[in-house]
Amino acid sequence: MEPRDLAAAVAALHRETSSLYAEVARDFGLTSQQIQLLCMLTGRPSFGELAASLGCDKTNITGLVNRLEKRGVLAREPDTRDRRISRVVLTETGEELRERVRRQFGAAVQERFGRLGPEERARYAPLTAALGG
Amino acid sequence: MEPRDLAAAVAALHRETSSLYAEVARDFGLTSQQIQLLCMLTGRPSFGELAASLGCDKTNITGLVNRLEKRGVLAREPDTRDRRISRVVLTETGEELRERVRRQFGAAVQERFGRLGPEERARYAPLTAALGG
DNA sequence: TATTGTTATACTCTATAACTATA
DNA sequence: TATAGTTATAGAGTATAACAATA
Repeated sequence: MEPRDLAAAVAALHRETSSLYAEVARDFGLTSQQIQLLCMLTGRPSFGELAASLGCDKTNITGLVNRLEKRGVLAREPDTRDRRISRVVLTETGEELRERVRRQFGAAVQERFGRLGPEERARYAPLTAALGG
Repeated sequence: MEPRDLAAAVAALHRETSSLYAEVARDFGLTSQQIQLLCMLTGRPSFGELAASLGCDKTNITGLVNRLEKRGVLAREPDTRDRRISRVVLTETGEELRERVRRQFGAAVQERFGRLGPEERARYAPLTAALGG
């Protein structure tokens, strides 16, 4: 398996997916990063845990959470034991929004990747082989 | 095939790939967007074609190209027929840099996705099925 | 002393609208 | 009139360094 073919397939899929995120985010008046946070949020993560999950610096989380908090999508909750820690939770509004965002992103992904032609299938073959074989 | 499982697999892969881009870009003192442009650049695209390929607005290309041009990675060339059009070409420095970036990104992708355990393989199964089956 | 979240800073990315020079 | 690239603007994402509160 050629590393570059695999890399090219990964890169192509990444570009396509970025476009889907941008489209869906736009429909909800949010950014790609905001809906990614929204969709992957589970439990009551701390800011540091969130930064690790999203693969970015912790300092970004403050602003990201602030903007979503301002919209009533999520909220800060103090940790019960360690008073340095703030935990992030979805509000009810946030849960409903997440449900709609997930549904639309799911549909967009399904439409884009659900039924590929032979050409695209060949394009992604190195990736399919790596992930599945 | 559940749309959400597929979407979750796509989202997971997208997050992983974003991290790889960020790491590699960092090693070269560039941004993720810059190495993505660098790696997908082929031929002598106009600014508009570049914007379409990258899935962003044309106004972003000006700055993106300016910053890479300042580093000697690429250059503007006037179109021979239509004087409104500028075409983007790699310099020799740019070709060498692209070669190194591609090699490192290829290696990073290979290391990350080349040999997955059964757990991750299951995680990506919906994607493998969609892209390959 | 170490860690958590925050702030200040600087830069990049991003889209919209208005502009210019060409066509 | 229409199109290609640019500029101005505003907002968002990003990392580094320094900080206050807490452990």
